[in-house]
Amino acid sequence: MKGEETRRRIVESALELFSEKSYHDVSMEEIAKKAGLSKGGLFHHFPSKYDLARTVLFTLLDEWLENLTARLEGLSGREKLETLVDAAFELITTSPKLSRFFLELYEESLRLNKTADWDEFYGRYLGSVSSILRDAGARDPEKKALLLGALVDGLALHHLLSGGKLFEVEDMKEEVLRIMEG
Amino acid sequence: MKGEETRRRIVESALELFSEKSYHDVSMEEIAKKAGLSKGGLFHHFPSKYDLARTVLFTLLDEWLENLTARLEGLSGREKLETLVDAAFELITTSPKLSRFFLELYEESLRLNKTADWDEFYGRYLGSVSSILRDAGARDPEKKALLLGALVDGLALHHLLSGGKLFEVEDMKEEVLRIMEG
Amino acid sequence: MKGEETRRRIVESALELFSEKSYHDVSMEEIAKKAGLSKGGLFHHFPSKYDLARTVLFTLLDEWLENLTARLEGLSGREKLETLVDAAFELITTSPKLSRFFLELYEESLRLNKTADWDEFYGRYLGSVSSILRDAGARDPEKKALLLGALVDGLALHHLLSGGKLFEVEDMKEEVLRIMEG
Amino acid sequence: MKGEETRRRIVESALELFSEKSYHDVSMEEIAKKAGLSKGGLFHHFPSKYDLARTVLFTLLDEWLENLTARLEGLSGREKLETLVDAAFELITTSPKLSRFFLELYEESLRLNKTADWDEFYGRYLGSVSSILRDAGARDPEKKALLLGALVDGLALHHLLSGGKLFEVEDMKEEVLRIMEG
DNA sequence: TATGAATGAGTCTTCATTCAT
DNA sequence: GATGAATGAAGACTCATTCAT
Repeated sequence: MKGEETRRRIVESALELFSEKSYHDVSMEEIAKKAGLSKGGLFHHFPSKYDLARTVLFTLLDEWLENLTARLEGLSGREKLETLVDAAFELITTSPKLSRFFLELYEESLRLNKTADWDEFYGRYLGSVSSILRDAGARDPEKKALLLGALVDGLALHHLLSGGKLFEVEDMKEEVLRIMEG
Repeated sequence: MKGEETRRRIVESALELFSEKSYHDVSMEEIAKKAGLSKGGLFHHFPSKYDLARTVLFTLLDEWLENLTARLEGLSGREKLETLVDAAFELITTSPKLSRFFLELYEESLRLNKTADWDEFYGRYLGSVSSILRDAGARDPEKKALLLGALVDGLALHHLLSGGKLFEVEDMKEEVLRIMEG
Repeated sequence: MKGEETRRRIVESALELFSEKSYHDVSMEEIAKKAGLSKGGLFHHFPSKYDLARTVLFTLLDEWLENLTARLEGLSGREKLETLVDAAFELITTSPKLSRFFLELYEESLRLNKTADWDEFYGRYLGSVSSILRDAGARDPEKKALLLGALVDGLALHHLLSGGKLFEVEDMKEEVLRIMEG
Repeated sequence: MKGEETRRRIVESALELFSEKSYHDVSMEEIAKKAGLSKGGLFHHFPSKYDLARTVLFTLLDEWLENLTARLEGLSGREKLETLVDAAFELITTSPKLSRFFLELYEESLRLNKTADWDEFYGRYLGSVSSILRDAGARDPEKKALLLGALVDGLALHHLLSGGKLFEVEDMKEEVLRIMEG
């Protein structure tokens, strides 16, 4: 499986680059070079830049969801909720550049009329998260899951735009936790 | 003031274009043509595309804020809150393409390291909105104002990405109202 | 002869593709997929795209010539002439996209300095056609054969370029018949 | 009129290149360099390669038609006919690479579905040439004009493909003259 | 025979921006 | 204030072909 290995290397290299610079500031040439193959070879594995970026992002999100599930094992309802909110905020705060990448890919999928790409992930996310919220005894867990997603993305955005000066992450986390419990 | 008039025409034309197509899919050439002047002339009025787009967006946001203030005149606390949430959702739902434009400009300011551009507007927004929330008797009005901003942007984003299938706007509005009151 | 069978399948698939789209718009990848083998396998049977396309075309032309010969069996001189002209026009009118393919391959052989590829077919064509013309009592049958070839190609070209609006095929056929008889 | 001058220079340079090499072997980069401006500048004047090439070709054809008209001044019917056929053959024989360029552009317009581009020229050509033929007393001048066009293109093609070995130009010219008179 | 990963050279095109007039 | 010619840097993508397996 030479191909699988190369593919992995490409996705990794792309992720590194996308966490450093804007989507539009990363070229396929650059990714190819970093992954140690030719531009043509890169396109052999991914038919388009958007396609590659989408793979990168969804790989990340899937890992996040998996990781979250693992962390919840054996926790109480209340603890589950805290862990969920923690994990959501980690997504924002660990690498600010990465949330930018999220945003950029959102936009790119809008631009290319590929919003359908998100349906499947949304389904998975809502399934997992609303079940966590249900376990934690939250009212209207589906709506809460939606709210959490929107809040996290919105907060990430404003966090980025204000250079982190707009709010204290810990403060906000508490606030969000309160909303989720509500 | 011939210049003022031309400027206005440019901003208007740009707004129309930006509500139709993606930021990156609108060229300065196109804007110039629509505004009825040459590319050179356009750059005479706005030093860069980003600068023009920012003007467009902030003009819009300022109008929104002004309009909101006017609508609040003479209302009770509770009514003020409802009006605020209504107005926030109008921003999302009136023109979906426009929220895309917001998102794109957010991103562009990140790319160009111009995030400071938002400070002034944030200040004005937080001032106005938190005072509304305070009047309405909300606990922790500053934090609430932040949350509202994030929620609205996040919801707009997910609304766009799901093609409106993710949630019922009215449902969400109620939920948000509840949070603001909380 | 597994190989022969595969070869045939390739040529058939390529022909189908070349009658749908321009030579340059058909990729070896596409042909391979349609023929049900890999790109590498395709190149195993044909050393180059041009080589494959040439095979496709000459197969077609050979079939045409063979078919023509068969149709002439037992006809009078005058009938032979009519059949010849008919057959020539069939080549143009049956599939317009196909005459485009002719043209494209002509050009490609010029580009690759492979014009010698045509010598053999020309020889065969001129031999067959001029003998038909001679039987039909035409003056200067060799020159007539040349003229017929040129006319057919030229008419095919203009037919294509005008979308068939330039002339009535039947009208032209009569005119050409008159020339051949002249 | 700096622009007009540049445009002329571009068309000239492109013509030189297109008479040396195949359409696909000439790059816009190359044309720009030869014309002494940047690639961007080139695209400022011609929105696409095809567009430029079309301009080059039609400029040439228009000049040919104009030149022909001038040469016919004061000639007798028979002389007009001879001059017409001469001029047509000159188009083929003067620069073989040029007729290749014709062919290539024909093909490109087919590929890009731009065949309508030829309508106007066809109209002009048929008008001029059929009136010459009418003056010369030819039967069915419109059909003859069509035939002449097809013959010239077809002969050019075969001339190219055979490297000039297929026929003697002068011989063919006589033959064509005879057809036109017929 | 066949696979498919990899190459590498090449292409058109886009566009914000500058500047001489 | 305005024009439009010109720049230059970039960028995604294509594809015939080769080759190790």
